[in-house]
Amino acid sequence: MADVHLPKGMRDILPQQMILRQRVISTIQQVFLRYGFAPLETPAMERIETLTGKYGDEGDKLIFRVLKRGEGGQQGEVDQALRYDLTVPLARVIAMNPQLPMPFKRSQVQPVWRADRPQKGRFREFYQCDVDTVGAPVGLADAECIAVVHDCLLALGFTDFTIRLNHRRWLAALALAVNAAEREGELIVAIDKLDKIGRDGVSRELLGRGFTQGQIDRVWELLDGAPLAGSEQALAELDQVEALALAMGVDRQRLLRDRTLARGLDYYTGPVFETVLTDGGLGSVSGGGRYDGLIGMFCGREIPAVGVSLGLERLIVLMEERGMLGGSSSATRVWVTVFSDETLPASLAAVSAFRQAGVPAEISLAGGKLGKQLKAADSRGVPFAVVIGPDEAAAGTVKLKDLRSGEEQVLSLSLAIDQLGAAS
RNA sequence: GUGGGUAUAGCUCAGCUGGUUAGAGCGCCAGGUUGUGGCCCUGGAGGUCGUGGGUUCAAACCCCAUUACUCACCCCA
Repeated sequence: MADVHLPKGMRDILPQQMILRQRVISTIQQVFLRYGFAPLETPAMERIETLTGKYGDEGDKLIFRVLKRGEGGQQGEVDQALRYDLTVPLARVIAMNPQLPMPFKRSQVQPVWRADRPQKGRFREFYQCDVDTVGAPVGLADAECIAVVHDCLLALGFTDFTIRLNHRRWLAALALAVNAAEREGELIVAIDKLDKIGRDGVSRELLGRGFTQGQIDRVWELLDGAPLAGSEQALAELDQVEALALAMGVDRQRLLRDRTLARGLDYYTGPVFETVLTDGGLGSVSGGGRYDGLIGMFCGREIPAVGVSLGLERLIVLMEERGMLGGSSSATRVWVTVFSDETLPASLAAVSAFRQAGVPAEISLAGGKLGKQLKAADSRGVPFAVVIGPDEAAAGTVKLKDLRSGEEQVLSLSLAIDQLGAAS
């Protein structure tokens, strides 16, 4: 093998896989459009100061930095970085385009980069499918984020998933109530692991981090439902968002209030949500929340916003494992063989006619024996082949072969076009 | 950032306590079948055993280093 390598955590996506991938993206984008989230794209790179300080310490460390072009390479100076998510670039766009009508809804399906250690379902370059609503207060817009994720997963064929819902200010109140307001982050990180390491595990971790047994006991009381001072408004907002999401058609079974859901990113200020497959085991496939303070960091004017992101890579890994990516792995419907120089014009006429009729068609470029040509079509996943030998050319017909069943029929070109246009 | 695992043909891997020409399946090419793929049969091409050092009469195998990939932790989509 030639001594060439891909950068760590990055992959080529070959055509056969790309076909399936585009179907998934297209399904998601159709749902986005049904909700009125119009597409937006932003550059792969942002200026470094646009990204830093938005995600928290852990996040900042994972920002993929880019050496300053042309100079400073030796010293490792950076002034740009690959985007870490799609939310911060959106906030920048909003700040730079004050003329946009509010509320502003947009979708964005683009890769993001994180300088993480790769593992299963985790890559350094991966696509997020993001929707955000800017300029709308807590309520309908948050519920729409939940509903759109719900509908995307259903459209892709997932049924067993749970959208967990919590509120950042409830967690802040929790931290305050146990006299750990300045250690909210640590507290949150620990209790977020509840479903993974259990109560004992969380207690042990909190002890290890220097929390007292008294604080820990109080945390459990509050998580178990004891009244929490200062959390009334947050809870009312969650009630409202939950009710609206249900009214929008979200299945009650799939929406779960969870006081331990935290979300890692610093910029969240209100309701936060995350989706896990109940039979999954790949971490979350979607995450989001309200970030009322982020845009203000760019333009000085506080503009409320809420958004959610689907992790395309993880969805595809899971769909592959579960055989949910059906259908042909080729976009080409019919493979036109070339029998000989004499019949080449007839084959060319056929392939052109298919293409003009909107039927994706390829002509055998490499030639060779008929069997080899059929094999070429089959191995590419093309469902049909057309053979035009001397007999068919003389009669003005084509032989259409279903490569899956092996059935053949001789018919006119226009009938063949009708058949392929209609058949699925 | 922390801890494991792996690296041998295009792909997936086997290769015993070191032993002489390094194997299999799949794929590829050719033929069996000059108008038919998948199944079957026959033959063929294809490997500096990741890289660099060391030990040894002898290294794919042992030791050291290095690089790459990968899995898990942290965190995340």
